[in-house]
Amino acid sequence: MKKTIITFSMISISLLGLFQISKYSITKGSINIESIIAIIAVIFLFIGMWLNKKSPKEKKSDTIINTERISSLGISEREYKILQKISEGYSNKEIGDQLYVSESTVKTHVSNLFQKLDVKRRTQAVQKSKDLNIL
Amino acid sequence: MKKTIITFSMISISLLGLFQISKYSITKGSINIESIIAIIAVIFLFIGMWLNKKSPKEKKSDTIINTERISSLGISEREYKILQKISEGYSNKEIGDQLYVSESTVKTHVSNLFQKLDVKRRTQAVQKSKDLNIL
DNA sequence: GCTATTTTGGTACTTTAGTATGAGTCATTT
DNA sequence: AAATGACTCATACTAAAGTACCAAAATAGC
Repeated sequence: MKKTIITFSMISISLLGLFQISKYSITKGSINIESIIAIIAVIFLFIGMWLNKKSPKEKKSDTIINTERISSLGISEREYKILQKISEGYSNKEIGDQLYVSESTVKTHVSNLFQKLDVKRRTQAVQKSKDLNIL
Repeated sequence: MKKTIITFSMISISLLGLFQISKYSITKGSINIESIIAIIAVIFLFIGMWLNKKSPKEKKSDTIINTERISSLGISEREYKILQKISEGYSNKEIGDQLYVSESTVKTHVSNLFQKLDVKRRTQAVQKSKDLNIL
């Protein structure tokens, strides 16, 4: 918030300053209009780049989840939900409690999930899923 | 590469176009200089933002491993090595084979590691380690 | 309605994982 | 030389994890 205000204040001041410079320069005839435009263009080009460099700091995970690959592997919604919970470090019992199902059900899902992912352990499942961009 | 060439071509053409427009407008006296500067500023502000949005797609892994945090948690070299293997999805037996130690040794390291990381499961260890930027 | 898939759950079993405890080796530090 | 810390290994045990096989609801699709 504060940064945004400062940024726009700076831009406004810069603009006003440029107005004055351009006016004086043109009336004096010392600098031609093309130079002024070029300078402004370059300045604001860099301001734009600078602005966008700051902004995407908040969100980092720009890895898009590959929904197609999930379905192509035949992974169902429930199985995927459990995969997420596994990656968060929960045990089968904990997952069952969170999803209001028994541990047996979770185990069944996990077992089916591993077959579809072609893995043997949950740590492997997490690693492979992240490689496949489905997590 | 192609994109860069296209981008700069577009910018050059835009600039030339703006030169012409500004010239005609000023000679005709229909538009004042302030408006032109403002328009150019806005246009190049967005060009700059657009340019920088495209660029950082190449590099992905900007997560620097926090070596200080590893030592501050008291995690030894061997324990860290095993942590890496865990995150790669290997079992204790497999890790032992890869590091030429017995499964017992791996278990001991894993147990000590979990205490230092304050976790109960290996999936939790991986998740927490990535949160702490030590993996 | 009927079929196919998903989701659910159970039992029984094998395999890993993880804890606790003790102990020996080796290199470094005091 | 003695203490320290890291690495090693073993035994014994408990607790999860994972497999196999089966079966009944629930849901989606035709």
